[in-house]
Amino acid sequence: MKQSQLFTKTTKETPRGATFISHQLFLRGGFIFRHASGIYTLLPLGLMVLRKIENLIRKEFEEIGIQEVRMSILHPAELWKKTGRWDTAGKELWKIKSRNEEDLVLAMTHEETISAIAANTVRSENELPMIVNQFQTKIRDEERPRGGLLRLREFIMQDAYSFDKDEENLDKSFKKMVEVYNKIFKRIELIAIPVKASTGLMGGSDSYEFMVLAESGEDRIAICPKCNFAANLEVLKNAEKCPQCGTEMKIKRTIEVAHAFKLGTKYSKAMNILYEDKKGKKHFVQMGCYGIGLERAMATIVEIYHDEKGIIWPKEIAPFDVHLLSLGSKNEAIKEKIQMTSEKLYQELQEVKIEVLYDDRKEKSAGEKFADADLIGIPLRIVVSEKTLKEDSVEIKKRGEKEIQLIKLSDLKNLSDFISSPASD
RNA sequence: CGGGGAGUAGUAUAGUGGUAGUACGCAUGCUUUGGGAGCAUGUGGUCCGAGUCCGAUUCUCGGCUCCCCGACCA
Repeated sequence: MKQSQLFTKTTKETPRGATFISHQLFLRGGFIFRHASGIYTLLPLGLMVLRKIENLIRKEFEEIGIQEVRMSILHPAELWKKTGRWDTAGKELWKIKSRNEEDLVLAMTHEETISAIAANTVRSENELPMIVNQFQTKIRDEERPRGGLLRLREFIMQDAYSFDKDEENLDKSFKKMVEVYNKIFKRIELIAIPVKASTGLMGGSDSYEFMVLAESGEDRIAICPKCNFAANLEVLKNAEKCPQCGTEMKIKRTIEVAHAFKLGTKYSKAMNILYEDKKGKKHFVQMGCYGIGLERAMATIVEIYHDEKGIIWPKEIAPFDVHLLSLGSKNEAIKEKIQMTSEKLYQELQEVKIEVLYDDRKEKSAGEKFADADLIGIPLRIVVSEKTLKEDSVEIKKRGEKEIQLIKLSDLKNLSDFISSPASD
C-alpha cells in the first residue's frame, strides 16, 4: 500500500479527552475514528490489525475442528424471555421495537441464539462433542464506555460455544478451549493469566477470566508469587494468603481480554437442547462459552507494546510487515534514483508476499516520515535515501530497537529471511 | 447509578462583560528533504437553550456531549 493513497492521516497532537495511551496512539495514528463514547469506526490500519487477530484465531480454531457460523445481531425478544434474561440482563441489554411493535433485542451475547439453533440440530449422543464459533458484533448499553477501544458499546467478539453429553466431557472441551486460548495469546504476545472468576449474569458452574497484567488495567486480581495461583478479588474472600500454598498474595492491575464459562445445563434446559443416548434416553446437553473481545485485545496490546514515540506491534498482528520510507534529496538525479530504487523494492517485496506500507509521499520531510513510522509501529523499517544509496544499500531498523543496519542492495534477496526471523527480545 | 473534570477553527490551545488570538492542518506559489523544515498569501471558531445586562464566548440556571474515578463487563 502506498502511504500517499492511505485514507487516513496521522496527527502530532494528542486528541483532547484521550487519556489512555492506546486510545491516544490509535487516534493519532489514524487507526480509529470516534463517533460517540464507546462507538468507533475502524479505519484501514485499525481494521487490518483486527483482521490479523481474527484470522489468527480462525486458523487456530480450524486446526482443532471448530466450525464457524455467523449469528444475527437482531434477536426476537421471545428468545431472551425463554431464558429469563429479558428481565435479568439489566440495562445493558439493548431492547428495541420494530415498526409493528415487535420486541427485539440487539445481540449483547449469543447464548440464546446458539441454543435455539442447537435445540433444532442436536439429536444424538453421537453428534457430541461439538464446538462452534463466530466473530460477530456485540451491542451493549454500557454505563461507562472507556479508554477508547478498551470498553466499547459496540465491538467484535470471538465467541465459541461447546456442547457435550456430560460434565466430564464439558471439562474436556473447556480444557481444549483454554489450551487454544493460551496458544492464541502467546501468538499475539499477550501474557494472559487464567483467573478464577464469578459467573455473574451468564450463570453456570465455573468461569475463568483471561487477565493481562497492565498498569492501565481496571480489574484487580490477587496472584500468588510462589505458585502463581490467581483469582479475581470478588471470588477470593481473603486475598492476603494463597489458598493453595499460604503465601502472601500480591494485588495487580489487569485487563480482562477473554472469558470462558462452564454454562452447564442452564441454557439447554431453558431452550430444550436434548440428545438421545444409546439406550434412547434423553438428556440435556452440557454447554460452555468462550469469548475474546477483539478490539479490547488490540488495545491491550498497545497498552503494553509502545514507547514514547508510538506503537510497537507484535509481528503477527502488525498492519504491515515492512514500512518502506523513501526520502528526498536536493539533487534531482539522486532523487530520481531514490524513487526508482524504492519503487522497485516495493514491487519486489510484494512479489514475495511481504506486506509493505510504502511511504512514497514527496512533500513530506524525512522527520515526518520517521515520526509516522514510529507512531504506526510496523515491525521493520526500511529506508532508501541519498545516504544509503551512497553505500549501494538500504537501511534496516526494527521498531523498538536502536540498532540500524545497512544492507547492500545486492543482498536484498535475503531480506525475506531477515523479516521472517523471529523477533529478538 | 454516585463522585470529579472539560466543551473556543479540521486538530491542539490562549484570552476577555465591549472588534476572539496563537500553533499545527488545509489551499496556492516558491524554497526544502536523516527526526513533525522555511517564507509569503489565503481558509476557518466561542456546544445548545433560557436568564441577568445597553451589551454574554465570558456571569447565573437548565440541557446535551466528552473524559476520569468507583460498580459491572470482553
